[in-house]
Amino acid sequence: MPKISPERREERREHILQAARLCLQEHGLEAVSMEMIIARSGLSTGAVYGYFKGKDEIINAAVTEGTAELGREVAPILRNPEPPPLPELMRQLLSTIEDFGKDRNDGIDRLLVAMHGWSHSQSNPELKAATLATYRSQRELFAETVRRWQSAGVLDPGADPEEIAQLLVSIVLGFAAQRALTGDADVRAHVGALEALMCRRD
Amino acid sequence: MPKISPERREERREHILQAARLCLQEHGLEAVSMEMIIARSGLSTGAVYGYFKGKDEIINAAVTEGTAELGREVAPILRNPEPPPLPELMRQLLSTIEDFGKDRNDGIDRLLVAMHGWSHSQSNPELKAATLATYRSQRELFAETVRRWQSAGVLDPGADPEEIAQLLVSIVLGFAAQRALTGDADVRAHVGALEALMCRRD
DNA sequence: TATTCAAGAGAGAACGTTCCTTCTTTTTGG
DNA sequence: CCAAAAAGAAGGAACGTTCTCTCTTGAATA
Repeated sequence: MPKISPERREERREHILQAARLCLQEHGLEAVSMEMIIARSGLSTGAVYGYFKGKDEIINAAVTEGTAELGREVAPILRNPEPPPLPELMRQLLSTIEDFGKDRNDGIDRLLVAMHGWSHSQSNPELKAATLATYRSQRELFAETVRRWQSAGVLDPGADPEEIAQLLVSIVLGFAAQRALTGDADVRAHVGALEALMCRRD
Repeated sequence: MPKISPERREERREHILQAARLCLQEHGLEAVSMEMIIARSGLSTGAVYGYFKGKDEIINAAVTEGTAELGREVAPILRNPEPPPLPELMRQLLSTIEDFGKDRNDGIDRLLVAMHGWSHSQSNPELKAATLATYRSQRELFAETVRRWQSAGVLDPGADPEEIAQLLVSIVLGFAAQRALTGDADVRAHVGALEALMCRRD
């Protein structure tokens, strides 16, 4: 029985998802079509439908798994038992996220793909649920880091870790958005601004 | 000649855009169709096409003009010659943005619509240009506020206003994104977090 | 003032296209 | 040699747009 090996199957599946991500970031969410993804993947219609039930499942997986990869990439930074001060932590986070695509040399900007996912998740309950879970767990990681700061005495113990975590998540998401919108959001500016604000004079 | 009055024409045009925004926030960018918008508007196909050249022009105008409205709404806060400290300023900004839809009672969450626009602008050059201009001018308004802080001596004069403006824009955009994604991002948390971070102990 | 008329404005059916999916045929590999 | 896998043509629905017909409106006319 000429069944393809599980490894090869997984490889092909990921190949299709990469094609979908390329289409997503090149043509945008509403312009992406099955024909596009199929052409980009180099496979045939039948082949692609052998791996996914339909378009929604592809877009869904492309976004969800791409975001999960990003999450896995930054997790070590947020789990650091002795987290650096906020500006340095943010520098580590943002540059890790920014370099993720470049390091892999796959030409995919996962931040851009994630942002399309934000839009898509509004109309796709499954994606919405997956996205919600991902970002909530990220926020919890942030909150734990905040608690470590408090333990170390570098932050007011009376502050609410959940609130600060929420703000930090906003900064990361906003960085992604501003980058996509203006093209010139950069890590150094964000880090510099945090340093300046935290050392204010009044 | 039975021409409709310019006022009534503008009214109808805005009515169509409102219908488009409702469809956008209810069904998401990729699921929204002409049929939907037309049905929601209560007009006929021919009528709608008398006001707009096509779908792209409607989506474009719905997002661009909605964002412009938001911009106009927050402008006074950013032009305040004696801006309050950052946490209070951010409180004014975020709650103004958040309440904008509710105040109008039109059931439209312009933050959500704007976020769909972020995605759409990636594939629509005209929208991208309009969006870029809007957010850049917002950033400049932020930068001017930062300079006022510096003049008033509440912020390090050596800090770069452009960098801080970039961070503040990220916080606002991130607030919008997190709100759409998790549904529980809230103004008080963001303000509280800013207060806590700016009064840190180290 | 009542009537007529021409053109703007609206309605909705219809058209051609695009798109997602399925189905049949061909190839491949153990 | 056989079944799994891929290929690619074909089907059927949905979508954006156009086109024609009807209605409305306001001014010109008697």
